[in-house]
Amino acid sequence: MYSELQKKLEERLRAVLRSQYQIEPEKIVIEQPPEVAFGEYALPLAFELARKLRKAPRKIAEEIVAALGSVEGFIAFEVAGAGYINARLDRGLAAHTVAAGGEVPAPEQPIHSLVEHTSINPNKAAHVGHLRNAILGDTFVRLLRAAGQKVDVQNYIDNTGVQVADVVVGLMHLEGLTLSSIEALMQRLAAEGRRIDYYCWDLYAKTSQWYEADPAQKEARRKLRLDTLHAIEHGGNETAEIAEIISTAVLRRHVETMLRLGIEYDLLPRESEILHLHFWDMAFEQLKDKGVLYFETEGKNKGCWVMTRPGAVRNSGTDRTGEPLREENAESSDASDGPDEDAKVIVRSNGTVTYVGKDIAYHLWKFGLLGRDFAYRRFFDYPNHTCWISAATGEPGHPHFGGAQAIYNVIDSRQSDPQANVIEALRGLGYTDQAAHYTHFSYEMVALTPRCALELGYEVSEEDRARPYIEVSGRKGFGVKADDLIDKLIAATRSEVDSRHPELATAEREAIAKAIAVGALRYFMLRYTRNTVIAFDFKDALSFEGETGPYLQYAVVRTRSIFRKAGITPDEALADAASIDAAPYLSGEGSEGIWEVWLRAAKTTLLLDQCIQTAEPAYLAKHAFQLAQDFSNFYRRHHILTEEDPARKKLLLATAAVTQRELIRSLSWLGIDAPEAM
RNA sequence: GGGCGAGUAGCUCAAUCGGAUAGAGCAUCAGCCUUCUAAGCUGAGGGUUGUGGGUUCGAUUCCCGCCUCGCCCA
Repeated sequence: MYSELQKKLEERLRAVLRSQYQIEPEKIVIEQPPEVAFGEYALPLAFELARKLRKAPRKIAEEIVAALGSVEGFIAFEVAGAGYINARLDRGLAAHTVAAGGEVPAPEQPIHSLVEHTSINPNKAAHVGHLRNAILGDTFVRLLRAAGQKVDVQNYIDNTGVQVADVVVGLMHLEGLTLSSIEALMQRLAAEGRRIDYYCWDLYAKTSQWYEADPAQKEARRKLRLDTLHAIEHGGNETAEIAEIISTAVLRRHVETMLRLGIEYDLLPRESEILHLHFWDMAFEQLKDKGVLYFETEGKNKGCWVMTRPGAVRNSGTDRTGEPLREENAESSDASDGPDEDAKVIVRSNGTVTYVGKDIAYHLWKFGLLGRDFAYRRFFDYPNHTCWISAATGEPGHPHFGGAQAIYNVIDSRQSDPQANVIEALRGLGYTDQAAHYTHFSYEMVALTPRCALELGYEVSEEDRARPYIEVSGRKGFGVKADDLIDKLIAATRSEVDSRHPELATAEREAIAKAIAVGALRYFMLRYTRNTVIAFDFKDALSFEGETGPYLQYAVVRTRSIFRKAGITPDEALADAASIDAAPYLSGEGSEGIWEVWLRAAKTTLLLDQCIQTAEPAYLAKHAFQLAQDFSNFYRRHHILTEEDPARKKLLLATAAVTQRELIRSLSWLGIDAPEAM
């Protein structure tokens, strides 16, 4: 409702500016006033026009207000302060519209998007940093789907990388295991109820230390590591088979862990298939043809195929049609004929392809530009759909993957450089439209506070103790495992639910505890904007008061309780609202805090748009919190069930109903369930 | 050395394209459960927005210098 009327107001303003002043501004700023007392929309445009028109802002504002006349849905335009124009909504009409509405308008042409998130190396347990990634990604998927987009969810698996190799080295050379004894190990772990990803967590840390432990052996161990990596990349040998078994088992654990938080995937594309199906060869041809890559013949990158970095000035290699060099760049750069030492190496002089190279090929596939596809096998069954995995030879019945119009890669900010290189390569190949729809959904890492690290029993240096946070490290086995955190959260909510609701059945208490735990965790990860480093602390993460998920759930639970006792459903309450004149209850004496709820509720779709535009789910988290806050305020001031004026009671019930509807909707986009009781 | 990001209340974070009195939560203190769930509510204290300039009707926001921290690249 709110954004529709905003658009209407903007159109009317444009018409006025055109006829009054012959002005066609590019953008008209429409703000939300700091207080509802100022109205529902605030327009600072008179300030801007003042200079252009050489008139006092207040005078201009008065002229615009006079010219605006009446606009449907609005009851007044006022000049305030030094020249603001405040617009007031017809509250009664607005409430009726909000009560009747609630659907997000579907787009005329749904976009096919692809979101890649999670992407944990399958050699250890998921930790809190991975949770932030998966929760951000999953929430964004829900937002895109809410806006009517067709979204594929992919979790990229680097199953042939150095991290998997490290665990394989640990299994084969530290533990002395063979293919068959590893299978026995896995059965034993399963029988003991131990998690294979936890086992690998420890082994990975142990192996990493082992490489460095003996200076005399360092070189030999480094070679062993490299040989193992090459054997895995090459495939068709026992080492590769061990890697396949162990990485698949760990991957399955990751999928299970994320499912605890309601996170599901459609496809797990793997590095092994990108290698074995020779995606790179296809990409390499294109890159050479279009001159994106050039062969370096001198300098430190001699013998490599390299690519100019984004924003850098080309001063070596083949020609490339493109933007002319800007003069200031040409001057500031070293204009000598020497090689571009800053160029990004894509193929090393020994012929191996870098990570960025393989990523370019993969992203060509994502946009349907590679000319080759994966084969697919079933991997995991969710209640409502199947998650597929890439394979060299597939099985029938799989959906079509790839060929997206827009892609979002949820990858932490440390990888912004390689991500920028991939985008630059696409642009260089002439795929400018695809490059423009490639979003590096960047976010900052989750680190541990020194206090948290000490709490977990890690050694913390003097230096680290003074820092606000310490980076987690899988290599060091330093971090908070995702399942441990979820277990801990559920234990905390469970004991609280048990003491509050001894009358409920065990299964019911369990379900409530789980919903609250997941709500707390997901909200915790979503309340920070993406470029804020989260310094993780159990005290904050295990908090259920204040700006937390449970606070929002609690507001919903209160509305549920009201409707249970009132003996009607929220839908009935919303329908009833149409039969009354709401306006008298939405302003003036005795209306405090009611309109605020309606206005906030009306803004949900506006927030959905903003979140998608900015790729920032935190705005919706904040919005839902504020709606819950507005409701709590309303709840305290107006006692619904004992209200004697029947019309007013209908309005109060509708207020609770609209709160419930918008909160549940927002929460579902955040991946949070609202329980019946808590 | 180059690039990116950050610095806001005791702590953790917001602040939409440059707008009205810089807002929340936590913590502290003082209150509110025989009335719809107190995982809640009310109130109080708490700010030179790192620092120095500039741009203008107006700067946490934009520009320049400096300081501190983090990450990435060589």
